[in-house]
Amino acid sequence: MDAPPRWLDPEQKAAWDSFIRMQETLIGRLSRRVQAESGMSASDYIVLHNLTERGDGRMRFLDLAKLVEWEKSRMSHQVTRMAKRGLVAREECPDDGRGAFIVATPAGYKAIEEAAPQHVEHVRRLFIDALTPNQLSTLGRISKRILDHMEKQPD
Amino acid sequence: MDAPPRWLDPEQKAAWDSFIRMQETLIGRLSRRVQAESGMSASDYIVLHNLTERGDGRMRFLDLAKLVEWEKSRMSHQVTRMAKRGLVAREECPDDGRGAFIVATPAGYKAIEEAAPQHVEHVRRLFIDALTPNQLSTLGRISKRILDHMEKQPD
DNA sequence: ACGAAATCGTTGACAGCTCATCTACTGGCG
DNA sequence: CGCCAGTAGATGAGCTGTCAACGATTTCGT
Repeated sequence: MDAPPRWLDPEQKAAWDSFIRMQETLIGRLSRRVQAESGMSASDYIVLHNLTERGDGRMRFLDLAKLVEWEKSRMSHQVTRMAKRGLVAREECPDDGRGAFIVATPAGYKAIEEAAPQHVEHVRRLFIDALTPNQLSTLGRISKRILDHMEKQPD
Repeated sequence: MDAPPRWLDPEQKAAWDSFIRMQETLIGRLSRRVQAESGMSASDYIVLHNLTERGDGRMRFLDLAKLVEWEKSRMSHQVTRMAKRGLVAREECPDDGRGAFIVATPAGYKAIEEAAPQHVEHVRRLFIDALTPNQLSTLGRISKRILDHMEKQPD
């Protein structure tokens, strides 16, 4: 045990560093934009987007949490804050006494409908437009591949 | 003005979604690992890594902040927390009365030296090993390209 | 040399995330 | 029925990140 660390070779390290910096810069800029332009946090945006995109803006708490792949505690805090700001509301679930529905309020719909087009523009401007269609689809395939690989890995 | 939103077409959206999910899952797992195995937060790791990698574990505050591309306020809070835990120390700068040096303590060195090999293993396991060398270098090139593109874009 | 502007870094308030713990309800099994 | 395991979700403490404002020093123009 305690084998010598297998450091990354220079090409691997270069690729990793570029990826990390790119991803951090991109996400950082996008979330600051959403925040500045809509007054919503990036998390608010994600929740409303997923809640309203398909369906009727109404979802079981844990279904929503699974959809966006968040821990339930994170979602619970998030919903509390958003409820405080009037973007969503909690509703009791008749079928299951423990359960709760999360519902987008009219203000929530308004917020996401105003924010979404701007957000798409920024995604285009910073990300999509940087690449040829081919590169974009390559990046998509590679991402999917990493994702599939991670699913097979512990933790 | 108020042109109709130009939504992403299905291939674009698929690529974007995969990328986002991949990146979130990957970063999330890596930082939980660092946290669990070394007791350091991902931010602690980044700071110590960059502070000790080249040079003598001693850097001007803003140089360090620029190196890791953080806002100075974030760095300041981070350094305060790390100093409290004994990982780094602040030192006055003789040349510039406003300035400060950040120095890695022996405990800081110990922490990063223990954590780094484990971290590399996780990067390999979750990321590098998912791809062929070709795919990895392609991802590196694409990342770099996005990065360069963003630098030319406002904010 | 002197005042204005720029630079270096800190601080406080507040929103967000994680982890552990807790309550309430359901559902299964004897 | 009655107990017990599992599920749904909330909560509190503590750490992290952001934004705006601030104090201290240096630099630059005149």
